[in-house]
Amino acid sequence: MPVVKAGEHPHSQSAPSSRPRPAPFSLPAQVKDFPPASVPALSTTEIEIIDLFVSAVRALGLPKSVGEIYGLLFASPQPLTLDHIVERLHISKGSASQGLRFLNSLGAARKVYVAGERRDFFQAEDQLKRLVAGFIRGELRPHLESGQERLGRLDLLIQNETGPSQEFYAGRVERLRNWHSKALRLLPLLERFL
Amino acid sequence: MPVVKAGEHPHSQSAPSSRPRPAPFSLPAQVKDFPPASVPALSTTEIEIIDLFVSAVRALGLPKSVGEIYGLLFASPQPLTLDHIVERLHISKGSASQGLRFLNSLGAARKVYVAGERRDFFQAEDQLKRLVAGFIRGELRPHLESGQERLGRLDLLIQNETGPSQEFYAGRVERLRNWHSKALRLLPLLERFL
DNA sequence: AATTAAGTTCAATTTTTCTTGAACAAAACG
DNA sequence: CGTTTTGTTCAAGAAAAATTGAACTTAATT
Repeated sequence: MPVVKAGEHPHSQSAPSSRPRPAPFSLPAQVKDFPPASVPALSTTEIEIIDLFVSAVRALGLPKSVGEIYGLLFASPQPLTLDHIVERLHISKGSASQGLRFLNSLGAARKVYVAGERRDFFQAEDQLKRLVAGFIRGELRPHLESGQERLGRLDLLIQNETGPSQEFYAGRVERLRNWHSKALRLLPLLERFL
Repeated sequence: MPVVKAGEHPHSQSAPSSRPRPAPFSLPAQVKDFPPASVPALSTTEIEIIDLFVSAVRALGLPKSVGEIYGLLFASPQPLTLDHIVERLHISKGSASQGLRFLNSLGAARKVYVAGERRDFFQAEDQLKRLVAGFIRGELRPHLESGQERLGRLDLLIQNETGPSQEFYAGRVERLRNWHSKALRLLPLLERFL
């Protein structure tokens, strides 16, 4: 029964390679980023939190990496840098960058200023309410609004229909329009309630 | 910016092959299903309606074929059979069968009895309200409910946390639980309103 | 009871979406 | 300035999801 994705997205957990820095040739290198940048592995609690957001995010049709990143941020008292995220999650810089940008655009992650630090630090917006608002504005509303144009186009097409089919379609479109406008009016309420 | 699927799902419209029945060897075959079962092509209006539902359905993370099928049914005054759907939509019997079963499970399509007919006939539930209810029951609620277990598991994990991190996590989880219960209470309202 | 019609199932394939990684741009550093 | 650090972009590869089609089940028909 492949039609419906039936829940469950176990956080992949496939970490076979331990990625021990490309090949530290120059031994006398500054000890700068030692002890090794191999950040601690995710704790069970972190994994559980991340997993929760991964599955939430998947249910919304967003990529897993977005859930992982948000989850890690949500589970962290301190703001994190991109590299930190890359290392702890074992995802690529590319994914992290895109994911952060997306989360930022929803207002789910924010850059916070850290004095005397060059890198960007991110922290999760923990007011879930705001998160929902961002999702509605960024994802839901645009979809619903494109429906408006569609309905307009449909009206035109129906003009050209002849005989009883015109009547039939007119009824159908009216139902659609009714529902559509109700849905649009719902959004602001949703934002306030959740 | 590949993170978000930015709307628009033009109904594929790729119909290069005209599928002229495999190879009618036995000429004297009963003329039974002639004029050819090559059902009329989709009208512009039908295409527009189908397209509307395809994009709606995609926004909900369901497969395109489900939208196509529902769209065709919604645009049809008469109930349709599986073969009819297969032929007009140029999708496989397999897809049609699965799609119909799914739509049926949501209450979005219903079998209607047609006297003296062997085949199953389907028609669209045109009360969008009911459709929403089906979606909530079949897709939304299960997801939210699985969240309950997750939160329980999280609580346990947090017991084992030590020091200030325990406090931190406790706060986070409380936020989650608050939001989660609000969302759950919202569902019945949604069903009634939409 | 044999034949055919209707519908289902599921492994294989196709299509779509996500992730990676290496090349690039921007900006701080010395 | 040239170098290094930080972050972005995007084509290519990997992974996930949807679709197909052929084998199969069920049930109606002759």
